[in-house]
Parts: sequence; C-alpha cells; structure tokens
Amino acid sequence: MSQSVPQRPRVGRPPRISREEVLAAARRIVEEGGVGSLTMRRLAAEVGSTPMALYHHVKDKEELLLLLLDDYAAGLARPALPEEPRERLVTAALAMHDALAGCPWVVEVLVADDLMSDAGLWYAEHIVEAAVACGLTPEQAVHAYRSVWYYTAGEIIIRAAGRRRAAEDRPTHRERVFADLDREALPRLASIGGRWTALTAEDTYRQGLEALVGGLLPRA
Amino acid sequence: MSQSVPQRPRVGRPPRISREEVLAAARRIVEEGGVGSLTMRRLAAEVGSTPMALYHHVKDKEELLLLLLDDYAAGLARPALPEEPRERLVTAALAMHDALAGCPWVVEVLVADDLMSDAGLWYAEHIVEAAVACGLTPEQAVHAYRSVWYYTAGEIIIRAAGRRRAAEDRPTHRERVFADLDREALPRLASIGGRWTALTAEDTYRQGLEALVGGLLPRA
DNA sequence: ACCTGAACACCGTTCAAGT
DNA sequence: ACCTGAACACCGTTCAAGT
Repeated sequence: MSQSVPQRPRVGRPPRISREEVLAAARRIVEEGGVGSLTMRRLAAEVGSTPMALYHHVKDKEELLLLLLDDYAAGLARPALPEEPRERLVTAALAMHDALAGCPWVVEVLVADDLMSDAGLWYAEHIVEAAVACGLTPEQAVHAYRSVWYYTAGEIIIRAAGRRRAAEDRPTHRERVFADLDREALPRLASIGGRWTALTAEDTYRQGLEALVGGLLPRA
Repeated sequence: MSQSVPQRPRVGRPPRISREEVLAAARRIVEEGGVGSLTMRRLAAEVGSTPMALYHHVKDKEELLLLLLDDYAAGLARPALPEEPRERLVTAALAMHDALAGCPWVVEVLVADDLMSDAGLWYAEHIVEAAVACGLTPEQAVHAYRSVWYYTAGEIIIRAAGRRRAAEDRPTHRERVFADLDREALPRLASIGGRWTALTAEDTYRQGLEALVGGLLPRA
C-alpha cells in the first residue's frame, strides 16, 4: 500500500547531470556570447562534465538549440491585445519584436529552422487574425504577416550584428567607406556623412512598422 | 631606351597561384554551397595548393569575403531610374533586392560587416535621394532607407534559409508543428493549415515594398 | 617572394569501454 | 543507465623552414 506510486526502479549508474542543468548552462552561455559561443565542449566544461556526457541528455546540438528556443518561448508574455483590429495587429507585432529584441540569439535559430515553436505561433495567429479583421482575405493576411516578419527579423538581425560590431572596437569596413565618400557619385550620402552612424543607431522599428501596416491594410 | 617601363625586377620564387585565381575559386565554392562551405582548406584544395599558400595572397578569411563582395558588387547593373521620385525609390529598392537575391551568400557577409562596398552604396544613395525628393527630411530619408533595408535583408535571409531547408529533404520543425496545431488556441493558423507552406513560398517582395514605401512617404 | 609541413588550439560526433 | 577517453574528421591560423 505504501508503494501505491511505483517508482519505476532506477537501475544502473545514478545521473550526475540532468537535462535541466544542461539547458540552464547552455542558456547562460548563449545569453552571454550568442549562439556562436555555444559549443558542446564549452558547455561540458560549464556543467563540469565531458562533451560526450551531454549526448546522453540531448540528441545533438540542433536539438539543444530547439529546446532552448521552446524554453524561451514558453516564458514570453502574451500581452492583452486591443479591440480595434489595426491596433491589435501593431500591438502583436510590437510584442513579437520585443520578445526577439530581448534575446537576439533566438533569431539566429528561428531563421535557421523557420517559425518558432507554439509560443511563437501565438504572435503569428494574432497578426493574421487581426489582418483578416481589417478586411484582408486569409491569403492576403498571411502575406501581410510575412512582410511584417521579414521587416521584424531583418531589424533584429541587422541591429544585433551592429551591436556585435560596436562591441569589438576595431573600426568597421563601413566606417572606412563612409570616411571617404565620393561626393560626385554619392552626394546625398556624402552630405549626411558622419551623422549616418548616429541616425542608423536610432530605434525606428515602430515607425517603420506603422508605415508597413498602413500600406498593407485597406484604407480605413 | 627599350627599358622605358622598368619591370620592377621580380626576385625570388615565381608565384604558382595568383590572387585572382584564389578569388575565382572562392567564388565557385561559395556559389555552390554558400559561405558556410568556404573553408581555407577546401579552397586550397580547389586551387591545388596548401592552406597556408592562401595567406600569401589574402590577409585572412574575412578579407577574402570582403574581396568577394567588392568583386560581386562591381559587376552589378545600375539600372536607369525613373524621373518620378516615388517610382525611383521603388525601382532602386527592387534593384537592390534583385542584386541580393541573385546571390544570397552576399547577405550573410553584408549583415556581418554592414553595408556593402561602393557599388552597394549606389542603392542607398538613390533610395535616400528619392526619399528626399518625395518630401522627407534627410534624417527621415535615412530612416526610410533603413526600414527598406531591414525589410529587404529580412526577406533575402529568411527565404534563403527556407530554400536551404527545402534542399535538405528531412521534414522541418515547422512542418511538424503545423501538422498538429491547436484549433482552440490558434484557430486562424489551423484553418490555413497545409496552405501555409505554399503561401509563404510565394514571392511578395514587391507588394510588401510598395506597402512600406506608401506608408513611409507623405500622402501624395 | 612564394610555398610547404608540422603544429596549435579549436570544432561536433562516434564508438568501445568502464562503473 | 550514465559517464569517460580515445579517436575521427574537421576548422583557422602561426611559425620555421625550404626553394
């Protein structure tokens, strides 16, 4: 009677590390240095084990990244969305952007295996739904979602790369090029000159999003 | 008198491979398998030499990629642009997109080191110029250019990744997820179901671009 | 001047063996 | 059942030596 929940008898060597431990360590590494810095060997060192022990807890590196993704997605806020469909679309897109901006490494994984796991689909669902509510056909709504996704992913990827470049302090290729622009051939860029870097560092995601959505939806 | 152009006397061992040869081989590799498949060792094999011989012709792998980029950019068409500024903006953006779409590996390099070399700046110049001609301030025009660039780069990157995924034929994570969608939580996506893949495979770059540009520019 | 070979410090992953 | 060690097939790059 005392054994009413039969603990499936664990046999063999007791585990020294758990899947959760491995994932937690992977998360730490990836948050600090991006996906590029996550190696099985470094991860093993982080959990105080050998590279091969990891393969007992995850299938391979790809599965590890997908697990990390699910994990991050599961913790995302799902904000209340406004009644008005156009606002609803913009709010959902902004929430999607925020979710990614907080965690740029996610995008690298997303792009590689397209579309997030369940938690990420929540954004797609509401963007498509709001687009339909605005008067688009389901097909048009999917296309509209895609445009928003391209814009959003591009913004995240490019700005993340920019931050990475700023972190290494060596001058970038771009700066060298902008330093001596041909005033004849490229007058507008030349006249902007040094302000380019500051201007492109400004966050204009929302502006661009509103413009895009305004153009995608039928005139109110 | 016969030596009027003194051939700076070449001394030492005669070269077996040239920089051009190295670049041409690198281009072949990258066109076939993407940037990921370009390794110094494979490149050496391709030119029939050793990895270390390459370092005599290019500084390192990064320089190699930038040279490849310059090279590609130098060969790009610079289409005649229409008089009407809004059309001019759209045409320049489409040309930029075409230039990248023909060569998705370029985007990986671009994103990593931001902005292309001179030839690529041509697009930026004309987009910014056209935006100003449409009535934006130079600052607004740079922001508009950035939005177009985010959208364009995102489209190229995501679609390139999609093609790569389609090439390997194993079922993607996405397909597995879409196969069993929760009809309660994600009704719109569920009702689209199997059509999702076909819909997102359609090329809607131009549509999205027109929408974005329409939203970015002042009402005509 | 140009090229080679051996070496260093890395990768992800498989396989056979230990506890 | 879980972990280890050695090994395989890779990377980019440095360094000392050869022609």
